[in-house]
Amino acid sequence: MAYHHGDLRAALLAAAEDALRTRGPGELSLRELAREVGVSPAAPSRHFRTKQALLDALAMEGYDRLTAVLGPALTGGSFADRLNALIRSYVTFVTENVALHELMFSRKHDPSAPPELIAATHRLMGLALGVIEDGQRRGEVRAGPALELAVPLAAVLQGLADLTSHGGLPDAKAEDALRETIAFTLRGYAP
Amino acid sequence: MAYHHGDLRAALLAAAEDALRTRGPGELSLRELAREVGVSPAAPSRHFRTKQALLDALAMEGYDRLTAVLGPALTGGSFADRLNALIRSYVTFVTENVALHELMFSRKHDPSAPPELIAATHRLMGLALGVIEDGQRRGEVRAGPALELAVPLAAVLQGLADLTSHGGLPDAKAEDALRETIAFTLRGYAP
DNA sequence: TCAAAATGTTGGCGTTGCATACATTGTTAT
DNA sequence: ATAACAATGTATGCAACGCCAACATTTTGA
Repeated sequence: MAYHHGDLRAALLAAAEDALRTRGPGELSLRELAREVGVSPAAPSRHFRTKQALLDALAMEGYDRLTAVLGPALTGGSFADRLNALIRSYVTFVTENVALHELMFSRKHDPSAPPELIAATHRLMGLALGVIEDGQRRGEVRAGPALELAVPLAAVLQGLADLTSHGGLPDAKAEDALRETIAFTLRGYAP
Repeated sequence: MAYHHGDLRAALLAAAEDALRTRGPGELSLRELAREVGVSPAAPSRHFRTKQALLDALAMEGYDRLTAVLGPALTGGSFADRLNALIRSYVTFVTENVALHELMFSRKHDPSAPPELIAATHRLMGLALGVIEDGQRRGEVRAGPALELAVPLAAVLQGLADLTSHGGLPDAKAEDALRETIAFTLRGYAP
């Protein structure tokens, strides 16, 4: 039995995300994670000074994965293509990572959140902004201040993700609702 | 000093909401609430069997207040008027009750949430649905299955509230973004 | 009036996050 | 090579928490 774990930090993050999926956030205990990983209760503190720090790191990982997923959706094609890909991949990510997504965005209400997290949300907003600006250059999106125009898109993304992940809609209807929402968004942005 | 408090339940809820405003949710402690109200640590358990039960009750109170605020927005006037009033009053409520709103909607991801809470969210969705259906009757909203059409509205509400309450936008820009989002929504629903 | 229900109190149990002090292993400079 | 040092993990303890069980005090109503 090695005294040193090898890569405790990664192991903790993995265990934490697993716990996040099965149980909710909030039911997540540092001591329990330590137990699962097979390490003493105080060991995690070497890598995460506080429980919140671990959650923040987990959220950052979530942002990285999200932007990675969203990246391909934003290259090439018409505005309609990009919008379609953006919305669909966003919704997919959220439904597949409900608790993680909730963690990422519940944290941003706290002014004491680490700057990296704030930056990550801004970067995400920047993605939406880029899609709008590109659409305007193509003449497929109405003119106007792009930053204001991007707000409804961000809102639709956030809200739609929330609605579908919640599962209030039966699965069959979900696709219809998704399609309708995309069409709705396109109408809103039409020149 | 009276042995019985008189209305502990209400006092606890009030203290809880206050604590929710100042500190976040999660930093909310039953024992501390009991202390603030001037009662023994185990007293709250007579009115809320568990901490979650108290939070749920608080969330229900939030739904009641929200629907009360939204009610006036939904009577009379054109579709544009109703939509405008609905979005604005929703955003106002959320910005004035950030933590409460977060509590209300974070809870709905949990399948073990009490039925009354689930019913409350459905009732809220029903409000949006009503606005759409009325708009259709007036010929001011495009034809189509109202339930699908209502999804983008609910999404915009949820997402916009999230964006503005987070405060990412400077206050001056917030009004512009709000106006733009309302116009965007009207275009999306235009026949 | 007096038994039962409602409401509070006391005390205790197990768990948690965190701080402190100590132990072991890796790394690096001499 | 080895001694100093940093990194990482352990042991222990503390205060607070949620919850439970047993007991006390009121209020209610038959």
